[in-house]
Amino acid sequence: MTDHSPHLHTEYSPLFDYFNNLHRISDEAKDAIEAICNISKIPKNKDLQSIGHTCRTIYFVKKGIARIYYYKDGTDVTESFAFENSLIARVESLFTGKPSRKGIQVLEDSEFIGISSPLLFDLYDQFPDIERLFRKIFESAYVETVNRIESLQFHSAEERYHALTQESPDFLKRIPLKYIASYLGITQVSLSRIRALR
Amino acid sequence: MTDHSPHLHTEYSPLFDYFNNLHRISDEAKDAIEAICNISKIPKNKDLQSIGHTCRTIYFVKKGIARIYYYKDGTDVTESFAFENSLIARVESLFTGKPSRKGIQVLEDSEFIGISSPLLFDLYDQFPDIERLFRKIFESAYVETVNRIESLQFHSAEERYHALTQESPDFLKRIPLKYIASYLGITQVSLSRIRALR
DNA sequence: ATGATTATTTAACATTTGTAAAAGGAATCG
DNA sequence: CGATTCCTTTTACAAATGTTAAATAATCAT
Repeated sequence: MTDHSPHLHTEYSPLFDYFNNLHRISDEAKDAIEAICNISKIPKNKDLQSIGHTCRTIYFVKKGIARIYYYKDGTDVTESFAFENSLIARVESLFTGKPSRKGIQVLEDSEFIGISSPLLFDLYDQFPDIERLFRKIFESAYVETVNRIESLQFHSAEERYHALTQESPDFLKRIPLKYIASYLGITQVSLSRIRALR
Repeated sequence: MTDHSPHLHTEYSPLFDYFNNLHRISDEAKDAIEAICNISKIPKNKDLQSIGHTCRTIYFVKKGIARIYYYKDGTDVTESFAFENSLIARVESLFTGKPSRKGIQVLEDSEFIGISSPLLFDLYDQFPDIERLFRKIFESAYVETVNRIESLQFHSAEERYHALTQESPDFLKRIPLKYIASYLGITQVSLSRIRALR
């Protein structure tokens, strides 16, 4: 059981475990990805990425929770959450190169693996399997987003809340209700009312 | 000005023009795609794809308009529209292989170029440029979808309506209001009220 | 053209959600 | 521990949207 491969048993292994479930890539490809990664540790409530900058990093959540947020008429709106073992990025900026009106904030003391997106996109030419891996990653994310639209477009706030609590009870345990409310597209007061029903 | 390339000046040329703007592919790749395409002409109000089947075709709208729709508690809901020179597919089924609860209906006498998605995905191995082209296509579609969530999540119905009419006046000219209403996430009556404001 | 069908608007009322302010709880920090 | 701050709930009222039904308007088929 020799360990000649630098990417095994390192601080990056949760990321490669995650990748392996989606598309197998060669050890050379893993090394190439590892070379464009780095670790960020962010304390609770701080920003991992601030509003106004162009998204040039795709983050893997090793530990903790993050949310993408923005301001709409002065009020804080949560676009999405990311828990452990998932990726988070401000896609609309990542793929357009435009500055993002959104930021990424951390809700617990958290640890991320950051992947430089310009360097990653460069790797696509050299490693077709890396391109394929990330194609699949974003295709899945796209599908989630389409399903989310369906939820926002024609389910009541109450239905959305109950769907959320059933699908992932972690939401309620680890995320303040004020953030859940805007994620559901309603106010905090409205959410309290829904919760009071039973 | 010889025309030795079979994909030029054919009924498929609008599709390849569309592709060219996103990512150049070789003539061989074009030929390979052409081999898995076919034309569908569908009369107004008919279904191009019916509810309940798995999505195995990506359509390019050559002429006309189509919409993706489904039923929520018996009422018809429009998820999205596609005009000329754009692609339409039930993504959540295309990428998961699961049957779709959604259908595609045609709103004018329309003409489509259908691309077989299983055959297309097979081409990805042989033609990395085809994989790259469609990666870019779906990345753009993903970005649109993320922006749509922002719109549904925290803009009022009135804001959404005015944004729609300004961005694409074609909507009002060519699409019945009853379909626009559910696309905006509101009822027809509500939309009439908004329109009556001025 | 004419009648039938379909689409859109209007009206009245019910329900949901928003807003603002206050009160109660929970967490945090010195 | 105590004080402060932040989070959540509650209250009362306003605004937006839904529901049902009826009235117009537009379109379609013969």
